[in-house]
Amino acid sequence: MNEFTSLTHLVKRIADSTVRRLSAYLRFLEDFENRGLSTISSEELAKRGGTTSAQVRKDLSFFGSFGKRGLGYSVPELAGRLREILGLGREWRVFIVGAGKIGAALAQYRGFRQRGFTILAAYDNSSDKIGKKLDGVAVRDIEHLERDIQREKPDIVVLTVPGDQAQKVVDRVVKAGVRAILSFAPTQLHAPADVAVKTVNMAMELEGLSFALTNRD
Amino acid sequence: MNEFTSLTHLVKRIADSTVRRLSAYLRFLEDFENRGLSTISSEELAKRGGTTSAQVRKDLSFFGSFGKRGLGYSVPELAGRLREILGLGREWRVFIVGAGKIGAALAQYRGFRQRGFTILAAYDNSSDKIGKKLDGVAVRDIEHLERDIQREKPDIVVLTVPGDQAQKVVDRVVKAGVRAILSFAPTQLHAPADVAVKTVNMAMELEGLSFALTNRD
DNA sequence: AGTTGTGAAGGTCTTCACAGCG
DNA sequence: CGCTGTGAAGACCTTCACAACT
Repeated sequence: MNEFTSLTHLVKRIADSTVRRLSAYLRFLEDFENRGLSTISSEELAKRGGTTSAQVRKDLSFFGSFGKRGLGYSVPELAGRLREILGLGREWRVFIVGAGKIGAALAQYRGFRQRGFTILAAYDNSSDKIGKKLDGVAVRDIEHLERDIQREKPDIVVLTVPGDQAQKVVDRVVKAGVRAILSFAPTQLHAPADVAVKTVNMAMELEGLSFALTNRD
Repeated sequence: MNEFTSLTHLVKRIADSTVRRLSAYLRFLEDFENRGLSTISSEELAKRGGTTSAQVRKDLSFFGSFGKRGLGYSVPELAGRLREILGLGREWRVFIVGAGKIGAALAQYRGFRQRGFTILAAYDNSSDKIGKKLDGVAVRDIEHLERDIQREKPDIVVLTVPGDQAQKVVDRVVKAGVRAILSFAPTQLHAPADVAVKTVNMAMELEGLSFALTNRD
């Protein structure tokens, strides 16, 4: 694989864990960029990311050869490559469905905008919330969800509705054409294979800690 | 391995993915319990959890033999076993550090109490917030964090401070004796090996979706 | 000399497939 | 007969170790 390899037909399926690490590397590189440093070795990236230098080089090798032997990686170049690989060179349009506390917390989250994720609108079924604003984001009637998806073509739907309504909303937005969902509902969601679904499940994380605390040697 | 196997000296290290699935199985079993169903097969559990029946049986087999051949699993019995395995048979004491929007969303999250996680207090460094309540949870001065950890012995600290303060807080609470942390900061945290750290990183999840949307066939 | 890029080895997790038991 | 429990096989991911290059 060389530097001209197109990202649009990857030879190998890329592991989720690899993508998560690339995301982490990018964050460190941006730190380095801000501090004006110009090169970095796989060893330094590894130390920050809690992994090994071999892992860093392997992760990057799936996408090309970005380093210089004996020197390391150019910080701005590698950051640029990672942004390109992760698809961060464009705007991603986001709808938030569910204007409760978590929806509100996300609406004001600066990380979205910083990375090119634009929140177009939020949706709710409560008349108390419809028509109001959530940190500058308009809350609309969930009745109009399908219509608005067709009109405004969001790329990603962030789901912050109660668990018992989550699957219903997934079915609706998938039918309307959405192909990526980030859910905060504590339920297993089912969607067609061509829809990317990520779930952040607080209950599961807490139980993971409970397990870890319980099963110590 | 038989039903008397002690959970306190597991033969094998249990994979994180296994623990996450156990957590999911428990949720389905509670659903089944509420509907009054008495037995369930590995196949049914698998369908709900988006996995395979072999995976379900393998996951459970690390902890014992809970099923009846030809029949399946007793719903209440298996639910009880999973609660025991996950360490949910007791109260877990939680401090929230960071009383911003995410901290507030967590303070009101019902899932905590339902599973035996009791939020004792929240901490912040802003005088606007100290002394106020966050959905019934008192907000205290972060100055008193170490003193209060020693007094009230929380099992888990939930971290919802800005990224640039997260590592500092980790160092403080670890030094004060905390052995489990759930962080919402978008940074890599470093802690000793005997401290369980889970990180929920929104930025990473979004970038995972961006990658998935970008690298389709 | 120093660091990358990568086949090969090693380790972990998932799936298979069937013996064993109810 | 049906479904579990589990070794063995297979797939996947990480680590090793070194040739290749600057």
